[in-house]
Amino acid sequence: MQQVLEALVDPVRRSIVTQLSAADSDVACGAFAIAVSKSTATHHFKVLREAGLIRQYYVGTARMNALRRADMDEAFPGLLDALTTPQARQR
Amino acid sequence: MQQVLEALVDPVRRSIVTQLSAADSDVACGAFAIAVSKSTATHHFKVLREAGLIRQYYVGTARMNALRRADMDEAFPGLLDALTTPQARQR
DNA sequence: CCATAAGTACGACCGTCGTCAAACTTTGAT
DNA sequence: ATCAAAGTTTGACGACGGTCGTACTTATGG
Repeated sequence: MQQVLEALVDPVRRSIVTQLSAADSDVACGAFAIAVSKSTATHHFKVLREAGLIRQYYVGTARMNALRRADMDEAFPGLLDALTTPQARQR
Repeated sequence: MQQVLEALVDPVRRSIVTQLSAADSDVACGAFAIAVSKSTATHHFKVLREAGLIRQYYVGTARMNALRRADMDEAFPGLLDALTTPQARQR
C-alpha cells in the first residue's frame, strides 16, 4: 500500500496510469504524453512495475505496458477508481 | 488532488487520518499514537489541514482535530474509503 | 504569581526522489 | 553489414520533505 501510494503520488506516473486506464489496449513506453526524457520515463515505469501497478512485455523493440487493474482492484478496492475518475483527474 | 495525495503518502499522516476515521469523536494533537516529536507532529497536522483533510479548533490548551470526511467524499469520492479500509491499512 | 501543560515557530541537517545526459544494448529494416 | 529506433543503465546534480532541538506563546491550576 505504501509502495502503491508512493508510485501514484508523482504526477507523471499518475498521468501514465490515467492514460493506461483510458486506453482500450496496452501502450508502448514511447507512446505516452509525458514531458520527460527517456531515461526518466524508464525510471517511472520501473517504479510503477515494482509497485505492482503495471506489467511490461516486449513487442519487437517496443516495450508495452499493461495496467494491472484487476490485481489492484482486488488488493485495494476503489483506489484506482478514485484516482482515474474524471473529476479526480481535474482537481 | 495532488496536495491530498502528498498529504496521504506519508505513513505518519495516513496513520493520523486512519485513527481519526476510526475514532467516534475528534482527537487532540497529543492523543495520537505517533512516534515523532511534538514539532514534527505540528508539521504533519499543518500539512493535513492545508490539504483540506482535517479541521482544527482549540479547547483550552488542547488543539482538537476533526476529519473532514464529507468534504473529502464530495471532492474525491471513494478515496478515503479506499485508504481507511481494514485490508488497506494492513497491506 | 508561578509552574506546568500543549502546541507553535524557526533553523538546521540529511536522505530520498525526480531529472537529465551520455554511453550502451537489442531488435528490426534497408 | 549497417543503420536507425526504442529502451536501459549509470552517475551526477538539485530540490524538496521529514526529522529534531530549542526557544517561544498561550492557557490552566495551585
